[in-house]
Amino acid sequence: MPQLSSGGGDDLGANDEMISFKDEGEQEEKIQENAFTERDLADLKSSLVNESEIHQSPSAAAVRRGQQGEQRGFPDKHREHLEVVSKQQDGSMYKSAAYPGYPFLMLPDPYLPNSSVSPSSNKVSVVQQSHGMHPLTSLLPYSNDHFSPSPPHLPTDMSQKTGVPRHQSQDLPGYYSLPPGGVGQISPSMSWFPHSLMLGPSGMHPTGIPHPAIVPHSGKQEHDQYDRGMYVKQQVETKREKEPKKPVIKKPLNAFMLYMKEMRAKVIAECTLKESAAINQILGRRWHALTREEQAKYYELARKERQLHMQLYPTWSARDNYGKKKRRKREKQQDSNTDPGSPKKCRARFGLNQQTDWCGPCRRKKKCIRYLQGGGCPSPSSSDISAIDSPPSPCPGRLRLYQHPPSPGYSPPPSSPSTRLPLPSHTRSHSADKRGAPHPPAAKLAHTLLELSKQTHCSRALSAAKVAGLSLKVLTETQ
DNA sequence: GCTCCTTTGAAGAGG
DNA sequence: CCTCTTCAAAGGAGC
Repeated sequence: MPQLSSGGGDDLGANDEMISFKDEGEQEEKIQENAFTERDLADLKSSLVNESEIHQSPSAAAVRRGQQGEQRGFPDKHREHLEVVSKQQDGSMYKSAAYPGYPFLMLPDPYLPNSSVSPSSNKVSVVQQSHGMHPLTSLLPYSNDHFSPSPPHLPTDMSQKTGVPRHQSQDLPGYYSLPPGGVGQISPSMSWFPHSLMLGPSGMHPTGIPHPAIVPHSGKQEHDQYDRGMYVKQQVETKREKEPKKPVIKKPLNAFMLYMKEMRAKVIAECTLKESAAINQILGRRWHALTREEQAKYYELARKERQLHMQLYPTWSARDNYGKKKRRKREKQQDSNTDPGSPKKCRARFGLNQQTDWCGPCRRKKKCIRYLQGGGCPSPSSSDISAIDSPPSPCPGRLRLYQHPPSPGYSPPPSSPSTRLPLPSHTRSHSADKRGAPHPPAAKLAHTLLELSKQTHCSRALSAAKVAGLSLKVLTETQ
């Protein structure tokens, strides 16, 4: 990460989330404690943002906005683009990238040419995924920093500050047999595939970009394609057939998604869980329990993901994938709310006897956020569960819904929107420091879980909670 | 076979 | 600028 202060070492990464676990008083305390931290993070984000904006291919951003309509002809376009990218980065690709071989730093020792050259003390353990894909596989294409035009202002500091020698790019070819100088002739993303999966030119995606973000249009068989040479098929199909078969370019994974990918197998192994919903709850808690440094690594990886994604698919927009999923949750909720009989406010819905199910604003006699957001009952149970290891949350709704500034007097950390760190989504003003209680006591968690179970109205979520709760024990014991 | 669930974060749309 | 919505992964569960 760019500015991981070597000093305190803390205060980096996501200073976000934890706010959701604090009540307002606590939040304010934390905010004060971390005012400095927030600035640092803001700076960090700023640098990241700037880097992304400045160093993407010259007109990438503009192109992305301006040419979405042209996306449809993207295979050829991308080939062209890749050439451009390759040319652009020819010089720096393996040289002085800010994060030379960054993702490799995330690899477990066995994958490192020299395990002592670890990015930081917070080496992320990597668990092999059941799909035969490395959990960080999606990062591999970005890994060589092909697309990191070695921003001069950026994070050379990362290694400097952490005092950890960076991987030299020379190490990289060893993994993927990529000729240090010849990458420009191959699709940079060839490195995506493990050796055994390296496909010849015939195995290339029609776009020339074998990238995990590209999936067949049909949806579900998203993963295995990489293992089965689907790209060959795709190539044939897409070339011979028309529009409908166009591959779907998926969103780049965000920090948490990357974390999930990596840790899922571990959680499954530890907890013998299979239900993803429960696993994700655990992962969510673990995510919050991560130190900022640890989170920062994922934010950085995610940033790289986005960067490369942007380079590879300059015309792609997240909007492109809208509507790909059948029916939106909200739509359904709103539909159900068109039912005139359905109560909309927490007060009406849950009654005074179940104030624990009220959203925060309702408890404070403010305007009901559930009502505000369309009235759909977010199934308090499910969201309550998400707060499993948190003190009684003022509002069980989705965090972002009640993360409004606690009071008019509340002033967020001095940072412009563009300078907010991975300080995640602007809609979630997690400003409190989660460090306060990184690892909630198991007893507390169990208790909370019990309470949640009692309060639960959604049997499905309840069962998930139970599952999660059972595993919780395991988790907390192993931590 | 499709959709939901569940998590966080990013991006886009709209007010 | 702020809020809201959608999607990204995952795989069992339910219809």
